[in-house]
Amino acid sequence: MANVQVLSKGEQTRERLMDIAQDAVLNKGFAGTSIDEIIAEAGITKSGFFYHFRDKNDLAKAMLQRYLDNEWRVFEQLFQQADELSEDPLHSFLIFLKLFADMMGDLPNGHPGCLVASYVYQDFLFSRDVRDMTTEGHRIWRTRFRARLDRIAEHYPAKIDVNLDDMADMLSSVADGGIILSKSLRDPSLLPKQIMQYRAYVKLVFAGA
Amino acid sequence: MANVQVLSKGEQTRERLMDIAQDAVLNKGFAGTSIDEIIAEAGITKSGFFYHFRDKNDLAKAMLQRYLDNEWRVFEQLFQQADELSEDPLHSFLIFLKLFADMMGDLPNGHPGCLVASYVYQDFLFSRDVRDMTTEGHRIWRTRFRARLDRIAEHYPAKIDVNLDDMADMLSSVADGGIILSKSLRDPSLLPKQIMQYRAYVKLVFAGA
DNA sequence: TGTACATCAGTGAACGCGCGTTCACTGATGTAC
DNA sequence: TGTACATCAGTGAACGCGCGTTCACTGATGTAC
Repeated sequence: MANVQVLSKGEQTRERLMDIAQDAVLNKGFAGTSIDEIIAEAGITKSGFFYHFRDKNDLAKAMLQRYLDNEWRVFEQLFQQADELSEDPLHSFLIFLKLFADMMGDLPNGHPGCLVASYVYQDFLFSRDVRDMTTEGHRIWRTRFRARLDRIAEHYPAKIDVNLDDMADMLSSVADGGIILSKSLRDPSLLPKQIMQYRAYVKLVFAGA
Repeated sequence: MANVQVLSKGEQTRERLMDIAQDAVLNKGFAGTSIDEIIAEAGITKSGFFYHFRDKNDLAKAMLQRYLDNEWRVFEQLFQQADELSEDPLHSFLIFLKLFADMMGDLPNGHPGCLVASYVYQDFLFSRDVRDMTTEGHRIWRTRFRARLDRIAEHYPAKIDVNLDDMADMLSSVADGGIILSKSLRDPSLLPKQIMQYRAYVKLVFAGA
């Protein structure tokens, strides 16, 4: 509930164009996705497309911004949900990871792909500001997860010597890698399983066996 | 030593075309890489390119096969090196992971990218047999790593309940994710650090803190 | 309530360039006798 | 050792289609008075 935005006709079309484009980009790459096919599926003309986006790079930028905003919202919501279930920082983070894994496992056709990862593998196609956005996205996630790990480490001294930035990064790592694994082996369950491996690691480090 | 193959003139050109193409594909995607730019850098004509490859998809296939073969050779060599340093299955695997991390850290400009991961994010561009090759690649790595984990588990009962397939997959995961992280944040040291996180996890599971 | 004007959300036609692919041909090198 | 032929590793020119982008225009909706 909430979050049901009222969109004008133009905004609806714009969102729809990005939905179609994102799906295509995640399966064929950005250069492999033509404006022609996007508008064919959306049912408008090419000039209609250019009414919404200055050029193709502008579409790339808008899609990425939307993707990053959305990811942020999802994580915030899961963190909040976890915090409501436990006040202990470690337990809350473990709950968060379980919720995250479940959510990834519940996607009907498996995870469609991470737009950031996709962009990183073709970043020379984009203007500087778009490339900087993928960098910034990863930096934000590191900071966000690291803050959680710091709070945990205050109450549960780590059993081994470990760099918390690396540990924070590992969640991005395992998620990106898990998505690739799931897509490649066509098994949607692999992504949540990878997240649960990360969860097991966190638990071993702070709580032991 | 060894491995210095004698290549005919044609084979040399073919290898050079694939070198140039691979570098371009990892930065711009497959559809974003034109035959024109490859031959411009290689210094031959377009018909020369089609003497070596039936069509563009054939180039994609040859590149991927070469990449998979090469990865296999590298892992075999590292496993062999590790086995020479320790007979114990756990210690040998931990040594292998350290060697692997060091190797990834020693790449002069950081890891250029995993061709398999790149293909997975644009697999609709390729024919069925190429897509199957990425699937098979991941399956082979899982089997290879899983065999090592099985041998470890015989001597060192795991401290927690863990699925060894998932744990085997996690190395691919963390490597693919680490490469993306390194590329995105322009920090070549992140990839080896992620591999070392995985190593810490394996150690905790089988040897404890 | 009616009229004038502005903005929104597009249409339609045309552009030139770059793309992957084909085809007929060629000089250099290798092999058979 | 010389000649005939085959294979290797390409060249050069042309192809048609699809691509991203531009430009002048338009009907529907919103706003001011």
